[in-house]
Amino acid sequence: MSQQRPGGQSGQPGAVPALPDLPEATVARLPEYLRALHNLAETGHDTVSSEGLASAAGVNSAKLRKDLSHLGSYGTRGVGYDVALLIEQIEYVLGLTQRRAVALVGVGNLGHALAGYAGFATRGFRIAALFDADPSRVGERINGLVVHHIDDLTQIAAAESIAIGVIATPAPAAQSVADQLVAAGVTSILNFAPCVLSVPEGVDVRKVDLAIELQILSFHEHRKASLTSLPATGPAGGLTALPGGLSATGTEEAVGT
Amino acid sequence: MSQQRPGGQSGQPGAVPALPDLPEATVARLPEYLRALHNLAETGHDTVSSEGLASAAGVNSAKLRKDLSHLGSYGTRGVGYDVALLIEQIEYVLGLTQRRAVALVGVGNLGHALAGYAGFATRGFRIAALFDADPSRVGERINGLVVHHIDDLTQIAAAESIAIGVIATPAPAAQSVADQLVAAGVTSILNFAPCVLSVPEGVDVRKVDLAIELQILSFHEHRKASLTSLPATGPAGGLTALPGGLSATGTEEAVGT
DNA sequence: TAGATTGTTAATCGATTAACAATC
DNA sequence: TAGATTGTTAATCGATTAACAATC
Repeated sequence: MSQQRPGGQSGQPGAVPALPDLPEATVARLPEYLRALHNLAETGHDTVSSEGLASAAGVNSAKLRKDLSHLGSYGTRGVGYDVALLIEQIEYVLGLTQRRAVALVGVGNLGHALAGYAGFATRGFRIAALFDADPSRVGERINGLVVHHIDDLTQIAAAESIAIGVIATPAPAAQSVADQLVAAGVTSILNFAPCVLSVPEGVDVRKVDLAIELQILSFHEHRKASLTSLPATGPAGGLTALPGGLSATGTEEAVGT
Repeated sequence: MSQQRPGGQSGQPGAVPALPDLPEATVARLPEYLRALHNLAETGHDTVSSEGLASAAGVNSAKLRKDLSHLGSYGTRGVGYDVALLIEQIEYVLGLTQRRAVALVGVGNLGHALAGYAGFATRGFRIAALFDADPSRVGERINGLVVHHIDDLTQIAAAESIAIGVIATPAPAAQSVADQLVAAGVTSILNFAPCVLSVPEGVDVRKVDLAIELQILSFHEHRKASLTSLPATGPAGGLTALPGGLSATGTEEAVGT
């Protein structure tokens, strides 16, 4: 294992290993595998089978092997995967060999919590700057960082080599913040504001909407209830409710990603 | 419009309108349409075309029409959709005609912020109870709610008719909390802890992992960089960098949902 | 060699999309 | 009627899955 650079299957001498063009669904699962692998490494596992890693990551083993095969994988038939090597590979593909600098805009309720979220630091990121539009918050110190005014974004983003912008403002402010991030050269945005952002081509936006997650769960609650309580709402008797309230939902556990 | 119950296409007299069995991808987009519709209603629009609603929700119009057709939709050819009616329909399908009670477990950094998140209240939910395992936090008052000890969950969940549990604990505590939620009869869980939960059939789990979102963006940053800066890392000249750093990424804007 | 497990194939499934007939 | 726009069809695309040959 050691320093060996993953992805070097290409025969071209001196060529930079091109990043494989992974399916989006695979990209979304690689971080999950990475987290599971770190857990395994910490508990003293040097090697893991596709079955073992899949169950630690909550997927089936066929999917896991298919995903890893896109990396040009380095498993050993009859043995499994080398945990440390696979961590290296996935971190390389995800671009986590460098710690990426994150700018967080909006230090209200949610932004405040994100500024203090330890999980960012332990998983490859550095919150490098905080911003807010409210002058009364500028200068405030959160978790060792000073809150800057949003108008200083361009200057500070350049100085700190910001790679990713996180928007935690109210919805009405979000588009303007996105525009400012883009103008400052940021090409990846994580948006917590409940609104659609319009950005130029080449800029990636991911969205996290907490209420939407609850609404999706609400649908499934509603559906489960409509399956078990139909007779109760109808005029008279009929089907017996299923024992224990268990059911035949299309996608029971671990819906979505 | 008015009180008319949506979903009544079934000819069976006296039958409760069965919930349509929607594709998961459609379910995940309905809340987005709902948010856009509320915006339209607030800005005085009575009617909207599939084109108009689609662009407000950030999808294409074919997808929107297909999604709405699963509801047995009520658009008018040549005119569009009645905004108020469509809001009613989607809220009905998502089970938002009743305000659902949410229990939040873990009032640390993130949990504290979630307890105060106004977006839950405005979009169909009521945070009904807070829990923590740390005795020193029990009794604390957050946003008008007292923090209870996790051991009181079963009793309080029943009293408050908790429909959804939100886990905002550290990862090592999450599985045990999930078990307690399930034991208390909760069948929908939103998990913010970075770990896989195992739950019985019939229980729905959705996961929000903030670091994973950043890692997915990191992959795209890495890929964009590998496209434009290949010549710089190679031995000598070669291809010219694309002007403006724009590129041919597979999925540029608004990746994922 | 025998047993274990990967990487790949091919079949299946679900989601997306463009095009257009139906119809307001 | 003419113009607009839905709801549906059918083609395409991407993701999932089981099975198994390759191979350690």
